[in-house]
Amino acid sequence: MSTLFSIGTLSKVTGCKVETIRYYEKIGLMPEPARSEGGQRRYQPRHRERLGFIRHSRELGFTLDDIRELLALREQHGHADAIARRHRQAVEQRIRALCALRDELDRMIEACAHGHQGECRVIEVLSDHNECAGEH
Amino acid sequence: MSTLFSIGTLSKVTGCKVETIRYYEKIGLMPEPARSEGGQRRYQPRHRERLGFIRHSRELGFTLDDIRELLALREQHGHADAIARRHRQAVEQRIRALCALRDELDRMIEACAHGHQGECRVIEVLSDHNECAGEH
DNA sequence: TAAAAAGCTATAGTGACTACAGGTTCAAGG
DNA sequence: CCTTGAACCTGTAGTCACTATAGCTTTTTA
Repeated sequence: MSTLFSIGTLSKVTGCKVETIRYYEKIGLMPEPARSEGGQRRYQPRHRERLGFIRHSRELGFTLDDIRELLALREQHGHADAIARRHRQAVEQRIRALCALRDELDRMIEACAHGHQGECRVIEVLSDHNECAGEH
Repeated sequence: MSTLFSIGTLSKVTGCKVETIRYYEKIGLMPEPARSEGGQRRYQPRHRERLGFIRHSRELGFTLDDIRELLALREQHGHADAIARRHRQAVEQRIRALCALRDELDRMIEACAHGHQGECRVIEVLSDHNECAGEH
C-alpha cells in the first residue's frame, strides 16, 4: 500500500506549483485529498491523473470553466469536440488579431528606422490613430 | 473659451469607458482635470489627446507600464523604438505559441471526427500528454 | 420646476494565479 | 532518540486591467 504522496511530490510530477494545487482545491477543481495525522495533504495516483488533465488543458488554453466542463464530460464519457471546436475558433481569432498587431508594430519600427537623422516616429504613430492601417 | 467637456463626452470621443477614465486617473496615468462647481470633471483637449494615445497604445497591446514609459518618452521627445521592438518580440512569440496550440486542437478535433462509431477522442488526448506533438 | 440623465466616491468582483506571514509537521542526520 | 531544517499548513492580500455595484449629488432637458 501507501502509494500516497505529498503536495510537493505532486507538484514535481505534474509541474504544477504547490500554491496552484491548493488553489485548485479551494475552487473545487481538485477534490480534497486525505490528510496525514498532522494534517498534511496525502495524494493518490488518481489525483495525479486529474491534475495532469487539468494542466494539459490549461496549456492548450482552456479556461478553468472549460476544464470543469471537460472533466464532467470525462466522467460521463461524453463528447468534448464542441468545446474543442469553440476554443479553436477563439484561438484562430486571437492569432489573426496578433498578426495584424505585429504588422502594425513592424510599420512603426520601419518608420522609425527611416526617419531622417535618427528621428523615431513610434511616438507620433501612437499619437495619431489615423496612421494605422488596421481594422481595430 | 470653454472648450471644456465632461467625462461622458471624453468617453464618447475616445471610445474609452467612463469607469476606465476614472481608473486611469486613480493610477496616475491621466492627470486630475479641473472640476465644475459641483465637483464634476471638466476636461480639455490635451486630455483627449493623451487618452487617445493611451487607448491606441493599449489596442496595440502595450501594458499600462509600457505606456507610462512611452508617455514619459513623448514628453522628453525620446526614442521609443526599443520598447516597440521588445513588444514586437513578445507578440511574435505569442503568435507562435498560439499557432502550435491551434494545430494541436486541429489534431484533437480530427481524431474525434475519425473515431469509429462517433467516439470522441478529445478527452483521451487531453488526458495523455504523450499524445501531443508540441514542444510545450 | 421637476424629472431624467449623467456624474460622484468607495468598494468589491473578475480570472488565474502568486506571494507573504506566522505558525506546524515531517524526514533525515547525528 | 533528538534536533534541525525543509516542507507543509491556513488565511489574507496582491497582481493586471479593468468592470460593476450601491447610494448618493449635480447637471441638463422638457
